[in-house]
Amino acid sequence: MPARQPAKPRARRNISEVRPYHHGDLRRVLIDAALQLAAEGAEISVREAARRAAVSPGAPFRHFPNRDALMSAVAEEAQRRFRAEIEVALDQAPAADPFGRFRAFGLAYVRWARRNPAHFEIISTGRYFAHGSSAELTRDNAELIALTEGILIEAAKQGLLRSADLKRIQIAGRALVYGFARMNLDGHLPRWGVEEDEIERMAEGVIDLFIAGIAKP
Amino acid sequence: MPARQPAKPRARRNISEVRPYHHGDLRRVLIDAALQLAAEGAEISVREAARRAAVSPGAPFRHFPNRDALMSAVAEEAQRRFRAEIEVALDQAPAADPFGRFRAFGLAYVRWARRNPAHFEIISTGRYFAHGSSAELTRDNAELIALTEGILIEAAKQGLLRSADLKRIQIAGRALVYGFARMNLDGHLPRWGVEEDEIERMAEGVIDLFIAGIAKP
DNA sequence: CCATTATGTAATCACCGATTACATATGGCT
DNA sequence: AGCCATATGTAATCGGTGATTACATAATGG
Repeated sequence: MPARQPAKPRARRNISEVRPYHHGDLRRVLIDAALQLAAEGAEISVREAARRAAVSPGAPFRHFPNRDALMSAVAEEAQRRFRAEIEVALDQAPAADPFGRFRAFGLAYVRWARRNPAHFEIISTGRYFAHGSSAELTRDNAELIALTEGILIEAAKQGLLRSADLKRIQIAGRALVYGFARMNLDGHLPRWGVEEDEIERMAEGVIDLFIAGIAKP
Repeated sequence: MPARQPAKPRARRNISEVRPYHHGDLRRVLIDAALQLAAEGAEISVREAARRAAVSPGAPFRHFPNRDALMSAVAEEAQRRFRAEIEVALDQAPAADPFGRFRAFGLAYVRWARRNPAHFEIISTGRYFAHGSSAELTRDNAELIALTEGILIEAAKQGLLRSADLKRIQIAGRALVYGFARMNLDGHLPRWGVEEDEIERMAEGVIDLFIAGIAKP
């Protein structure tokens, strides 16, 4: 028999500050521990995350119903960081120069993936948690895609494109960038893929090649 | 007390047929079970493979030093099947038509990946076993890459290319095809990615767009 | 001031990869 | 013909993992 609260008379503290009970926002600490775990190349295990948070093995399950939920939260955080960096890069290219923006987008994309391989893997693969399990992740990703769409629309508006099939160009562009990023992580660039500079230059080359391919001659 | 069977004539059997001891080539049965497991979308576990082979949990370790070795063998088998199908497709395009060959290659690549997502994942990711742990896998993959290189060289020889930077074109082409194949598996084509036909048409469109982009006008 | 609820602990379970000691079948060797 | 080294499989066991449950305690708010 629940004594229903008539209201919240007490001024609730600032919402943005989640209140610590025992540990002090164990949820966040677990997510950070998991991200660090991934960054170190280790498997993410709930137990290890708990261990690093100096908490019992069962404690995390007070904050996440199961491992997948933790992974989803981890993916959301990684996606947040990823998007932030992409947007910074995009802001440095003028909106009136769609090819420049696409270039900036592709380079930032590849660079982040290369520098945060494990996190990129978690974000992009949908293999670490049930697909569509996180609405935030889905929305974030959709916005990122819409962003590339906007770039292409602007290019079309300016009459820069050889073809009018925007969807096709968009898919091709995403496939190119995504594929190049993944080739790095998946070890498909065995010989020369060691030098950071070489990767960067090749990324530029590949993106420029693509732009030249879709640009009106 | 088991009655010994005097059978087995002295002559050593055909070498190509591995000799069954107790089970009858448990090694192969385990690999097949693992492949099937993956195809069903389940995790590959040594125990489950053993279970399906109706053998004790420790038995597989007589044939593979550890789980990774089994995974490597599984990857080798999957790669064999993959390559076989690619080569069939390539054989149906005349060697004198490099663009047609690239198109056939890309389509066969994407189609196989889509139809055998788990196996493609195992092959291409290098996340399921130590990278470079299988010389055969490495060699096979290198040959596949050399194949695409040959196609481009032929195109250049015929003066079909706009740019002379073959390496750049090759990387871009591989990134495009690999990226598109992975986008399918990784759930990056949420809306329209359900219809097999639509995927196929989009694959053709993307590949043709790429070809048009690198072809001399 | 105290009941409710949020949070954490301890104990336990089933499953997994892996190792070890032991049992048995196989086929080469003499 | 027979023996035996070895290839193969089993049983028992270990530590690690995700997950559930019963229980303990801290914090909140009426």
